Amino acid sequence: MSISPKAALLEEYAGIAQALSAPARLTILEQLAQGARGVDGVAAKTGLSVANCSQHLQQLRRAGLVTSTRAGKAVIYRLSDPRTLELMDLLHLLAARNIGRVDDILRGLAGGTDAPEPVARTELARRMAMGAVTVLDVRPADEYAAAHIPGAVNVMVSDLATFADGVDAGAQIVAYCRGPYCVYAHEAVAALRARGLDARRMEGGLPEWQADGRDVDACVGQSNR
Amino acid sequence: MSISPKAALLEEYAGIAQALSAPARLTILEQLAQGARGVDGVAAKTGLSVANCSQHLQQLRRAGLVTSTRAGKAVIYRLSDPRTLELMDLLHLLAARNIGRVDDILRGLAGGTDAPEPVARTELARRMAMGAVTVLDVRPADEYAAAHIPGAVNVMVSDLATFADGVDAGAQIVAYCRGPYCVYAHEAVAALRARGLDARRMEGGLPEWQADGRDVDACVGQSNR
DNA sequence: GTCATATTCAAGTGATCGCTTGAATATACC
DNA sequence: GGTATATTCAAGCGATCACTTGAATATGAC
Repeated sequence: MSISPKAALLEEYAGIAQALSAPARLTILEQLAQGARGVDGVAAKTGLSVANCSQHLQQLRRAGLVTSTRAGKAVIYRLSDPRTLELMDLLHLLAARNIGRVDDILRGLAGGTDAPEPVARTELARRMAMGAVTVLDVRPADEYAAAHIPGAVNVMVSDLATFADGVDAGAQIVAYCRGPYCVYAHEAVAALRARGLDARRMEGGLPEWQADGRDVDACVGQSNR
Repeated sequence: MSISPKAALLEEYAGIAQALSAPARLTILEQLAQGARGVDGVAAKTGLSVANCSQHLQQLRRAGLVTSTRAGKAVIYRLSDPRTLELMDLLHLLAARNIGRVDDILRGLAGGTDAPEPVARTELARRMAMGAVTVLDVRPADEYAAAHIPGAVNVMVSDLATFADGVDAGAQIVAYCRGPYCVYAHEAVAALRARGLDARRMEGGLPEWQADGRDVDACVGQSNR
């Protein structure tokens, strides 16, 4: 110990960045952004093994990004600071700006057609107030049930075809999913545009919408898993 | 190849975080935030070996955080996006919020006395306009020469004692240095307060001041940029 | 108490990282 | 051309990391 304080500080900062430096931990954080969960809840959602998940979660806790509380025999993990989302957003922005590869990947998702600019959340709220837009929630049904943008329709990516058939050709559609790391909305927009519909993505995802202080709806009989 | 696009995206994001996960690279970025430099320029400033520095810089370039241009026999590196600074700021904020250890380290710097809240940059600008404050630049002389807040006095940390002697007891002093990772301003504030002076830190550092779009002064015979 | 569930710990493995050392490359000046 | 300067490359070493496997611990139900 007793190295220079400056070096100690830098190690703290680097430690936080390192916590974000594994893809597995980013997916875990993305999950926790949807709401607090137990270890095997995240494990099931992310496809990681339980032990692996536990270790990642402990690492995130050591970095101060998540906190844990005991609830019966389960240990519930949650994001410790909403600003963690900002950090992930910034990572996303920087990646999109700086690295052409990200564009390539997203363009690949979009099937080669250029995706339009995403719709800002304030802009979406304005259009919703005018009833001028159909909002599409492309997340799994249980996450939709826990919380969603009021008036949003929940459609799985696999059911997009049937959804598209029942929509007016001129309708304006805005899709959202979990957030910047989530590709569901990208896929949905690509699929709908391929059908000639006017579909765009919302900027960010539901966590960002909530972080703005906007209302969400939840279905009755709320489950937390 | 051809893993899932989602995984590929996550790896891009994780790659950026990983670029920030080494203390050495954070100090390099902090240096580059002061202005573009060649490899051995950063090496000299950071105390790292030239080869090591070169490799870190290439890693940062691979992550898209810096760009390089050739200038004669030197290769000049610079930050590729000012938002990188925001990212580092957020890292700093999260560290300060989430980890008690950071407070401990900073308190150790302050010699046990509680440091006051830093002064927001807008607040500082307002007070400067009223002439109600002495601004202290605690960075090395060459960095001060390249750019500094107009009206700021450049004092090395080692010369603080003589500076303190020549100051009115009631004067309000605001110190700044390179940015959130830099501890000079912390040390200066601690030293001045130990002498009974009313000293506080400016929030952020000179790069953040510039990122706000505020004016800076440079000494004549400007070195490089 | 026994049993089942949820989480954590501990050991092991292959891969990557940070750093050093020494050689290789590129550019400018003579 | 040769020589000096600035940067990059390549190999090697110890440390750390992500993940797996299997055992250990803690809580609640019986």
